Amino acid sequence: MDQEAFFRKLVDFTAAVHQVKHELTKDLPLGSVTPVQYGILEYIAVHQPVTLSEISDCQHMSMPNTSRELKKLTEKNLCEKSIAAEDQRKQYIRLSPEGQRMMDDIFRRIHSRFEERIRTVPEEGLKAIDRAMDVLRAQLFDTSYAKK
Amino acid sequence: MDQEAFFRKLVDFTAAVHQVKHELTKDLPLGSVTPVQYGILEYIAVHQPVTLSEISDCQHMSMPNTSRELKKLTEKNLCEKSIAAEDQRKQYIRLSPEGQRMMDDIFRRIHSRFEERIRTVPEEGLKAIDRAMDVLRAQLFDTSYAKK
DNA sequence: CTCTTTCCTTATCATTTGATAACAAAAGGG
DNA sequence: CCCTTTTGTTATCAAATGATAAGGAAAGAG
Repeated sequence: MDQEAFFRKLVDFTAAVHQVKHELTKDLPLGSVTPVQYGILEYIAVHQPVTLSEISDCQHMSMPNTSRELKKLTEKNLCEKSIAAEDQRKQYIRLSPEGQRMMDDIFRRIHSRFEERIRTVPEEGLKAIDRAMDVLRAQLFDTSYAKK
Repeated sequence: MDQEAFFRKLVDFTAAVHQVKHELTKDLPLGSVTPVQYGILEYIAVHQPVTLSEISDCQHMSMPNTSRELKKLTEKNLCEKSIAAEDQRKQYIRLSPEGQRMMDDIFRRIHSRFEERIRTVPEEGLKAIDRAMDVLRAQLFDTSYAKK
């Protein structure tokens, strides 16, 4: 297999994924939530409860900046902090009821755009996509790779 | 097929792609080039020659901001503008020799990290990955979809 | 030859974001 | 009981980014 072409294909592929993700998530009703803050909310929504350090690691932001943005989100009543019982330094962060409603709504919108996108794909094709994602997750986009 | 689970899987998948892309592209020698500027350079590198409007569309930035950032890149001697012969309003934008060297170097680094990543994958697996990318490109991440 | 549209520019402003220093409190290890 | 590490905070600053107004010059349409 031609290494060069294969690499090029990967570059194209990731660009396409990024592009489609953008189409699925643009113009969402974010209110006063900034892009970085939305990224945090999405991360919390999927992984809650999370700690501040986890957000910091996974969103690639420094602790001070993470703390600041999270404070803003808390002030907007979109998420809540609670001190961990077993380690008083840690905080478990979750969406507030309001934050949960917001993210539920947003995910519904994204989901609906996604369905629009795959509407014409037959059941057979969906299965193929499913398998393809499995293959790539296992071989190429294994995020447990080289976790230092 | 369970719609809900399928959608969730897509969300996970795009997050993983994003994560791996980050790992492959972090800590590159960008010098004085900002993230947004790097995005532009990468786009030019892959698609050159391009016009300002194309960059604006594909990088999702306004024309004024694109113009500003491109001016900075030109001042850094990383890209060049030349007026199109057939339409004097348009500019064809390319990497300068220096910009080309920079991007070649960067792509080499990314490529090398990528090879490190797939080092242990057998030929058979690479072919499977290749096919999987084809499937997803065709069915799911078809960027020609709904071009307004 | 006008009028409109396309493509691009310059200027300006507020906001967001990233980086750093300095600090504090809990946990863990000897 | 120290000492170090982990976890998080506050404050501050500069830079990057996004948004908008205003304009100019070429192309295209009538």
